[in-house]
Amino acid sequence: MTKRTALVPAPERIRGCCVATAPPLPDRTADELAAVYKALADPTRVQMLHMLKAAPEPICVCDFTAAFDLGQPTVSHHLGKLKAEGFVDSFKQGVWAFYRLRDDMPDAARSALSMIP
Amino acid sequence: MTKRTALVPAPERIRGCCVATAPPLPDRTADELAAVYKALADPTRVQMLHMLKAAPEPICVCDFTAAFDLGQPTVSHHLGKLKAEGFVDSFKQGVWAFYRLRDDMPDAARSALSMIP
DNA sequence: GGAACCCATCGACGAATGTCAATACCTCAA
DNA sequence: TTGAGGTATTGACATTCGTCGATGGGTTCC
Repeated sequence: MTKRTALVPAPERIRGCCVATAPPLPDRTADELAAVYKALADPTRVQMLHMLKAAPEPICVCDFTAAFDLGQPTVSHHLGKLKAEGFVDSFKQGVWAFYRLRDDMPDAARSALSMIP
Repeated sequence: MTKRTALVPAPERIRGCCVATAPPLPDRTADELAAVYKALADPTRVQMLHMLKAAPEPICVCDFTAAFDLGQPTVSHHLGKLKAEGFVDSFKQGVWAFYRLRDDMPDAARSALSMIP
């Protein structure tokens, strides 16, 4: 398979393929982008971010557990993933743990978040 | 657990939790958003869309197989996922199959795609 | 101190995902 | 018609993921 320069439109390329393609993204870039997307690839986490976007103040874990009909460990698991990807941070106040959107969110995370109503 | 209206800032909420949260997204909306993100939650598919964004013409499957050090069935599998989520469409020309970005891409897909260099 | 409560972590399990080998399908050329 | 080549599909397998029950660490209240 030899490479060809992409000078002719597709319809003319009857007998060949293997056009020259763009240089790939660095592996690290593609992996990081995919990781950000993966953090949002679950309806529960989409809902969590939706709640956080609308909330005027940090949200308690107990509110998430009340909202999602899921076990408390599962809720904690999802929040942990959002935190690991830089979407949220958390703090404790007495017995309660509160989560909020990070204001120094990574660019990729901020862009992805903007798609959620 | 009784709900409280969110009138006081977080620091004052020493003894309570359970703030009123935003109404959840419709399940269908959250599922669809998550599905779009899921389609991008793989480095190979991120690279594929990067190639397609840079390409001036449709890209042949054989170009993808050459670019990715993956088996041909695996490449076909990834392209199928991108197609199922509305990112790309394809056409055949003789023996070859070409893929291109859909110009009538769903809004969510278009937004997500804009994050890829 | 002790009980009650919230939350994070751990271990386990079923489901989904990425990958490959094998195969089927389709088109073109001889 | 037959063979060759590109692509899609199938089946299998290892890995990852979402979920839960059980447990442990902390904090508050009695």
